[in-house]
Amino acid sequence: MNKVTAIDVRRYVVDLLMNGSLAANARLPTERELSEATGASRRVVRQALSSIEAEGLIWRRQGKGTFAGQPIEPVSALAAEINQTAEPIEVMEARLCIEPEIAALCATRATSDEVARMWALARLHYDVEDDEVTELWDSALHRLIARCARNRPLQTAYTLLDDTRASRDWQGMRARTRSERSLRETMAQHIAIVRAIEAGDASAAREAMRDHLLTRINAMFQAAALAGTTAADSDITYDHEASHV
Amino acid sequence: MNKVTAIDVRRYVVDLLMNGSLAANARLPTERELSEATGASRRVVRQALSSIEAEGLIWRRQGKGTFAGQPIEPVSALAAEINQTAEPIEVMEARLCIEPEIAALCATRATSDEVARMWALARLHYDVEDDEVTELWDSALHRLIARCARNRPLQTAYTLLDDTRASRDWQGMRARTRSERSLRETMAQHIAIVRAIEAGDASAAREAMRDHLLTRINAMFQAAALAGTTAADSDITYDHEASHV
DNA sequence: ATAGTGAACCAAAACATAATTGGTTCGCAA
DNA sequence: TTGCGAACCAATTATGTTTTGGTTCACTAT
Repeated sequence: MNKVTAIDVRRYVVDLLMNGSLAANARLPTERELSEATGASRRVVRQALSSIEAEGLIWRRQGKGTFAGQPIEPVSALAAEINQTAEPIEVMEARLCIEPEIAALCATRATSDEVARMWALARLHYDVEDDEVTELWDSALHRLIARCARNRPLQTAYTLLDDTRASRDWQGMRARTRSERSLRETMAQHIAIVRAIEAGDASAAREAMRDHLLTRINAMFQAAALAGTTAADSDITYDHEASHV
Repeated sequence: MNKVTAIDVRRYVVDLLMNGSLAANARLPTERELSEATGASRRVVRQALSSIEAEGLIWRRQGKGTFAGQPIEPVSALAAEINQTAEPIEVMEARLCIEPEIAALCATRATSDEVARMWALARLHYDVEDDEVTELWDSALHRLIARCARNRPLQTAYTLLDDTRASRDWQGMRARTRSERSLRETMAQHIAIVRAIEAGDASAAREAMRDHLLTRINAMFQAAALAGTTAADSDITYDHEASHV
């Protein structure tokens, strides 16, 4: 009688994963089911699952089950929930409220090392062919600035907003708002922001970030108007109470 | 036999609210209990509750109950996680970044009905003996303002911060920061905020909220210094870059 | 002795069911 | 017509049971 080893069970489970019959985040059979299906003892099954979990292919939770892929963190889960109900323009408005203050805090707290990293991100040439990559670097810079504000609640709040732009119809929106001119403008504004942060000028950093976001918002407005989504108000520009200045 | 009118029930419930005799989670008796306690029919009780709800003093939810103050968004799971790592002073700093902008948005979007509710909350006499009740009404007003900003991501972000003050060592902190003078000052500032919102003056609302939060933060600083937690810098006041103005 | 096995047990999560609570409707009576 | 009580509805909570991963332990084959 041949014993069923952990290697065998491992192959069995990995086959399940690779067959494509299991989507991401799908439930795998329970340990007891796997034990019966493969003929291995539950101990052996757990050994095999542990090794697969260590590789990052699955994750397990007591009382819940075993799942393919990686668990979702609560922050992104909440972000996904917001996605369903929040309009892109709402998210941008929220960023316009939070990010200038984040930049101001960042200006007073960023270390020279962190500023160097910001320069590296801001000075990247944006003439990349892929739009995704462009957005990636943009997002990275904003995240770095948020981290340097050294305020965890604020950073969490920003993460919430940043996650939302990675999904849904943001892609199409972005594609329409991108042009050679706007790319150069974005880069110039990024440089202005980092320069203010490097100088430790909170007020200038706040204003630079506001300018940057206002530019993006107006681009989105015009893109939305072009797409006819809200064709009625095509020449509207978002000023968000200029009384602020 | 004298009939019990809605006015009577109304007085009965408002007394409950002001007495500070309400439960920790600020849950009010059920409609059936109120009906039995006051001798009024359930219909009359509902009339009274509806009027109080319209003022913003309570909120009701089917299957859940009737509660004092204003409802909170259910993001408690994530908020609990933030609680573990966030320092009170960090949270206040974050509020100082977000809430003035929320107040500004609110000033441009609040309906007259909502403003009426704000007045009801702001004009409450804060000379209640119980500290919990005071904090309850304060929190309710801030939540109502956040809701009237009509920006769900921002509201979620605020809820994140607001939930934290219900736990941990906030209680002791609050108790030390409360005094007769500070209570009156808080009430005056609340009134100033609502007045600016009613006038639709975004800039004034923003500044009024900033003043209010700065007062609270400084009170916390001094309380912390008195408690000897950070005795070193006892006469520090938090100015958060006056360059903003 | 050592490693493996199966069973039992534990704790967390899900699931199912009953009870509670605000919201609504309807018959009845003053 | 108006108001009351009762019943009913729907959302939510409370409670108990089942499932599931995590753990322990006596026992056995090697």
